[in-house]
Amino acid sequence: MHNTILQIALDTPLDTTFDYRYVASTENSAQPQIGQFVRVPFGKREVAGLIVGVNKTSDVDPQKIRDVIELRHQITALSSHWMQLCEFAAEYYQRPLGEVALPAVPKALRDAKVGAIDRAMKKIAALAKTKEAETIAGAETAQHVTHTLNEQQQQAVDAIAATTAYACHLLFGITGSGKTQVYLQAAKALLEKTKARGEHAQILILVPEINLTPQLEDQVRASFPRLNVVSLHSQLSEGERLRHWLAAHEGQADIVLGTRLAVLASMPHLKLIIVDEEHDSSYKQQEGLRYSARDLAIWRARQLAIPVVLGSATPSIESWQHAETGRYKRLTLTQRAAAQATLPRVGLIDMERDKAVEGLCPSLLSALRERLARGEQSLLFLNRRGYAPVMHCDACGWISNCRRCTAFMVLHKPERRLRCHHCSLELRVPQSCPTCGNVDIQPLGRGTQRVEEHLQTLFPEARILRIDADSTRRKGSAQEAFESVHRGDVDILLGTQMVAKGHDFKRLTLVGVINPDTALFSQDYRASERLFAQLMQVAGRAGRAASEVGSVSEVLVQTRYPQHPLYRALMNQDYTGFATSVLEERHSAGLPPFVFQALLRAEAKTVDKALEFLTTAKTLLDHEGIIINDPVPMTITRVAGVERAQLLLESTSRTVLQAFLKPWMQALRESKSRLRWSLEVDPVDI
DNA sequence: AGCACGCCGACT
DNA sequence: GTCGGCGTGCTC
Repeated sequence: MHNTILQIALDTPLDTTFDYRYVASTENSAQPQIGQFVRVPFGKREVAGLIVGVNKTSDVDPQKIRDVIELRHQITALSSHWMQLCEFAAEYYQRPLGEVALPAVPKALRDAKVGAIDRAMKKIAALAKTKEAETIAGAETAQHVTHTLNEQQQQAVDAIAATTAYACHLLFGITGSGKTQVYLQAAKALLEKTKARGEHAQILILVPEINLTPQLEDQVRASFPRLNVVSLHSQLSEGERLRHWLAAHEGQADIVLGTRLAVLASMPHLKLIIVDEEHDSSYKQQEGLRYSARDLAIWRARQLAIPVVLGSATPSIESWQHAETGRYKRLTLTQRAAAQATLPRVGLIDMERDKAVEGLCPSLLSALRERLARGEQSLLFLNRRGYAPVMHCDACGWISNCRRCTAFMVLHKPERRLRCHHCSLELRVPQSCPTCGNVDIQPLGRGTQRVEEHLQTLFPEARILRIDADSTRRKGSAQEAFESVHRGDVDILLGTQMVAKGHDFKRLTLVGVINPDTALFSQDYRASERLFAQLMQVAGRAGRAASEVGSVSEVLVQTRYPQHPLYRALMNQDYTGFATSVLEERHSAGLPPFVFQALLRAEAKTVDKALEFLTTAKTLLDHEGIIINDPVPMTITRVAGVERAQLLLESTSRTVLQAFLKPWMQALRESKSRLRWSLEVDPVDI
């Protein structure tokens, strides 16, 4: 038996593959193939690798080449389509292939003993048999998608189902317009179409956060009782993740419902991709490989020549732009699907006229009182957790700075602690001012805890529930909290952005927005886009109840700037007008989506060192067609004792930018600088 | 990234 | 006398 040299991708930042020798043993004559996994020795460790080439020879010194420990022959090799998807992501985001491909498969598959994989394979095979038997017993393929659609929904379904090649559909529909039914019916139509041709079909549905959309998972399962629906997200146990991934990979799962990481799931019969709430920032991975799952989903659809559906009530500005130019096909839903459900009335409370006490304006309080009297639910939205964002000494001017970060320490009163939201440093609340000893140090500003405390004194009889990252730390507690709201055990729900997503509260007729103005003047030019989407989304929590309780729902926004165009657009629920004006601003300011960006970040003990590295980086290569700005410290310069700075690159051509990044990364790696640095392509938070 | 080796400060 | 700090170098 001749030696085979395997070219292996490993999960390491080294931008190269590694050659290993493979010798088929007598008891295992399996021939290695591209797309299979191996276990190999790497330095002092044993790691998982992915075969990316099978060769006879190697350029590497034969003395250095080591033997493959084990070939994972029991798993079907990853397809060339999947490998190309990973290669694209690796190139586009400037990372080695192994750093993309290996983390995309379950840890259990990379590390586990062969026995564990065999067990998982047996389990999913048995499950597939059961489903098959059910289908035969059912004697028909019709699924339980029974809702009748309105005309707009039907048109959208028809447009998606008629797609025979790649197309990106932007499903633009207000909250409650029945986007989910369009997804489900389009999926059904597509499954029937492929079944008629005797082909197998798989569908990928991406959602922002699985635990905030349990209703969608239930709906999918209920709509397709005979299909094998699996979920893929980071909260699965290792065993579940392995089984679900294998079910998708072996073609036994018909529908995969998952978060951003599921965009890299292996699905050999993929025929449709749906990205729900496509504007949501959680599609963007914020550490390691900083990919956009939405963008990769679109690339994947194009690669496979299949349709992809992006759904949102408030599409991202770049998606809207693509719909405007005709690159995406816009499908619009303007009616609420339940005919009797009406849009909420949006009102602005002018805080200059209607003076707030403890952050709450009298007119918002009277609206709350009305709901309490009628036994209806209210939701108060304040996107700031903790009791107060900072503590202050009137006598000497001391403020509660974090000693490790350029940020304030936030007062968490129930725990009697100051907490830094950036590095998690915690201190006991000082009894007196640490610098001058003044015993009267004050909380400044307010977060959800403080508003909750005040609400309790105002409405001692009301059942008030706060939902934020602090109140739901325990696993499963968010779920319990939402259930108690659904049961009607809560009169006033108070929360951060956690309450804005997903949940429809049947008895909710008032949404109050407490302090949204700060986002209007943010350094981040995307802040207003996010604020608008967030307010539209939280406003959408109201209004569905109208038919149940027979009253019009109301959204009240407390603001010092009632004339601001963003609030005007919100009042009219006019996404289109808002998007048009944002696009005009971005165009004239030369911002995305009219330019393409990349961001080089550096971390060091001092800002100067970080800036020095970036300055060198700036002049390292010629960069025609690319603007490289001056390096600047990040807004929050220091986090956990590390100083950070960044360098923004811009180009009107994505191709020109991409062509520059590759040699630039190479040069930066060769510069062997000792500090930590990373590149982000298409950054969102700058 | 790991993981080793390697040379200088406060402690069982 | 050692434990351990993180600089430097390597991984087929």
